[in-house]
Amino acid sequence: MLKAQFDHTNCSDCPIRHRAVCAHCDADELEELEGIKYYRTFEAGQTIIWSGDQMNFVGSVVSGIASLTQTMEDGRTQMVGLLLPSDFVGRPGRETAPYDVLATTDLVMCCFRKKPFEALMGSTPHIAHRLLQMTLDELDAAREWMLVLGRKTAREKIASLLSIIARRDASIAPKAKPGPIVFDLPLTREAMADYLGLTLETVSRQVSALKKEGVIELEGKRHVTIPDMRRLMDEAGDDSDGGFLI
Amino acid sequence: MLKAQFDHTNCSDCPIRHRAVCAHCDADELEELEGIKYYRTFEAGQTIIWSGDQMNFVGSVVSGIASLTQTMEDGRTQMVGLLLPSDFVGRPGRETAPYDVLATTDLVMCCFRKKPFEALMGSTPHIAHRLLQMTLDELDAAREWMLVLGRKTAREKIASLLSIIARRDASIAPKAKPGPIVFDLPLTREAMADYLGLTLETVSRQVSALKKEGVIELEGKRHVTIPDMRRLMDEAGDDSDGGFLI
DNA sequence: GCTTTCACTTGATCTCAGTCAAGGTTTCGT
DNA sequence: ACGAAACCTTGACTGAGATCAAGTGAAAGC
Repeated sequence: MLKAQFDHTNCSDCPIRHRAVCAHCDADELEELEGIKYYRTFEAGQTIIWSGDQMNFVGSVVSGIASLTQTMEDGRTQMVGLLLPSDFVGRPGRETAPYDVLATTDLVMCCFRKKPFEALMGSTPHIAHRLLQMTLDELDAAREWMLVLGRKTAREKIASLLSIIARRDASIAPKAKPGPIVFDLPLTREAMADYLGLTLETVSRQVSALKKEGVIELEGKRHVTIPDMRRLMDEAGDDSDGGFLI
Repeated sequence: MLKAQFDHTNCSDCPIRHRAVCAHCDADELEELEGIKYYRTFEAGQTIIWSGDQMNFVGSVVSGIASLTQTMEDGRTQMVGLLLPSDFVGRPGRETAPYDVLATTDLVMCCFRKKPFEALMGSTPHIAHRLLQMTLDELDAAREWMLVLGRKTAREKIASLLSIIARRDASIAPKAKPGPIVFDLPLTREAMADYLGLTLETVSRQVSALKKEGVIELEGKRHVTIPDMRRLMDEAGDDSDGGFLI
């Protein structure tokens, strides 16, 4: 029984198995998957798919970071989602991609051909169920971000973004733990600006300000140390127990 | 066979039946539902549930409009969703509400007790499937709105909102049809401001400007006529074929 | 009928972030 | 090692939208 040998909570073979497919998997599912699964790699800056294009796969991020971006005719762009390892890409039941998907860093994705995946989803209820949970998480994250975009100041926006990346990257709970947190910013100033609805100049200025005031420490341009997570979260204006999800 | 008598595409009895439960319903499902379903009515301005509260139901809007709102400690608020008739409220698998839900107008909701609904969802795959589709639609709408909040000017924001309400209210396709569209604004200037990430004064000024320039016509403060939908959509900066969903 | 309240409008002023511009640093290719 | 190209920083100025303030009009309460 493959079922018994498989550690569902720590499946590193393929994130989608762990997060969407494998939650309570059966041996025959796993076998069925073998035929429809494949890996793709992308270089930083590469476009994975353009908005409006036919999208014949779903998948999830194995390593690296991808972004979902919307662009207006005049070139204004807004990042609408950040895909970190284990995040899911694609919509069962949709023909075309609703936004551009870009590799922000070098990226490995684990993909499934869409038709067979949908068939598998139809025959194995817990996959649809798991996808529903993941989509609800994404929806919460998107709505949390609407508050950031609509009501926060530039400084609060930067603090919010750093806060999210720090928590996600360091895999810590929403409640602030004491002690410094260290990580590398996976985004350029321009990508940060696109995510935050700011210009890159404003991002640069606010990062510098946070650094000067000791809220963050910078080594080079990307290596960040957060001496006091509590303080960063105060700067972000988050509720004390806000459950960010992204 | 109830199945045969039931018109799935035009079920006005209860939107959730139509949109989530009833898509391919069976007689026994319908019977099972009777025991867990109930209606609730709210007055305009009433709070349906506070963020963080226990939420022991899911449901959908029958008539009226509800809003999902997030508030910061200092009182800044951002509306993160607008629930029009047939929209779904609640998250299977979540204990507490992630935002405030408010009745914007007088409201009737059709609710289901959460536990039995989840059980029903577990035993009838197409419900989970239907909910997934609806949640993906909501996610698209939320991300579309992130572009509005992050990158559009005040004037474009107003035009975008009017455009959404007009399309949704008049149930027309994304492609602009010629001929005037008439509807009543279901939101106060303040609610519009909260949705758009603006102040109510700015909303008022921009509405006046659009009126003065003939993009919209106003009778009183709420009754809106859009003589040329194409022109409004241009003001909103939408792509020609943008598929707004909200 | 008169006040009160609520929703909205309009004006004057201020400010935060955008724009334009110049210069610095790091990385990469040759 | 050198030059080019990204990427980032900083400064000066501008402007869209916020803030503060006053006033209008319609509906609700007494």
